[in-house]
Amino acid sequence: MSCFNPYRDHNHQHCIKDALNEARLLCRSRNIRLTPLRERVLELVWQSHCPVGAYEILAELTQGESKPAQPPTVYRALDFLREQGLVHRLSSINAYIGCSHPSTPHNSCFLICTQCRTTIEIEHPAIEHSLEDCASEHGFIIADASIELAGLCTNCKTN
Amino acid sequence: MSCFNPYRDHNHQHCIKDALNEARLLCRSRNIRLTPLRERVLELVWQSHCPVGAYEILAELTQGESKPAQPPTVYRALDFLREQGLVHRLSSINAYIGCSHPSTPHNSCFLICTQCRTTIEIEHPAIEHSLEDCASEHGFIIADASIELAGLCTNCKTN
DNA sequence: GGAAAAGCGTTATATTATAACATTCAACAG
DNA sequence: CTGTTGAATGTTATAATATAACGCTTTTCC
Repeated sequence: MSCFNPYRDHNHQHCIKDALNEARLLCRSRNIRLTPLRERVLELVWQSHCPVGAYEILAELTQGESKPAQPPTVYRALDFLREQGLVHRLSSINAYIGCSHPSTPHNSCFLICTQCRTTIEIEHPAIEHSLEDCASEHGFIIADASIELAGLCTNCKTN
Repeated sequence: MSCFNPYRDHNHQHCIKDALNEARLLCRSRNIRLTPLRERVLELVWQSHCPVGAYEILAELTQGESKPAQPPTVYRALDFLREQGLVHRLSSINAYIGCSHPSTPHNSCFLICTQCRTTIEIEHPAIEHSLEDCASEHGFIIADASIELAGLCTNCKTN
């Protein structure tokens, strides 16, 4: 999944297609409903490797419709997708991004470029390890980790 | 600073006093102004080891005043305190907490108890290390890290 | 003492998110 | 195949968080 390194030139249509396919399989296997609306929102989230805001999604949903969609429409779809691990919320920027490996649970680390906004999701054992160590040293049980690194991606730092 | 482990019984007045003292020294040494308002906001942030929302601070600021304070008053003070490293923003819960070691720059990790809300700030070399490794593997330059772990603290997990 | 900058007050508004209730749709039992 | 039930969505309103913009006051510093 997440066919290519998003920093490199790639056919993003593949990413979208793969993400949607995996989502369909996953929901089918879990016996839950990936409705057209939810699928559409997931597709919009996957339009790029940049995080999108809920209201951006809302605007795109509304495109060409007679009646504008309302916030709960988007937030409910996002809630569903997040519960299923198909989408992550980046709390440091109030935005959402498609999960690049939704079938396995994980505490990912996000590298968010402040210039081009491209964001990659990384599972790095050493990070998970050090976080676990840190928590257990303090008798703390991690339920949910938010690890977001803002900075310059490899392309932007040289340009 | 941060006199005691906040999980343990402690005289929190010491924490507040120490935090304010260190802030005064630090601002004096940097030749910047810790005005009464800013100091008051810092004091309110330090009322406990739990993060506080901007509007909670606003409400407390307003206590006993004839005219209520307005949001920019609080946000400006918080912006100042954050720039000086005296306060951190926890983006996962939209709240603010006093920094427990403001004189050295750092990428801290926060352990946020979802039950009692007690939050501790940790500098853990292994975490910083693993994050740096992860970033450099991807040619990424970290400018700002947000590492927030939600879960159960050592007291709450047994109660 | 006076100019410039920093700090703060004030009003208005932007942005993000949720509550609550009505309606429609899908699943499934009988 | 139909009635019932719960899930999904539509709709209206509002909550919660944060910032823009402008003007007055205070501090700094020449």
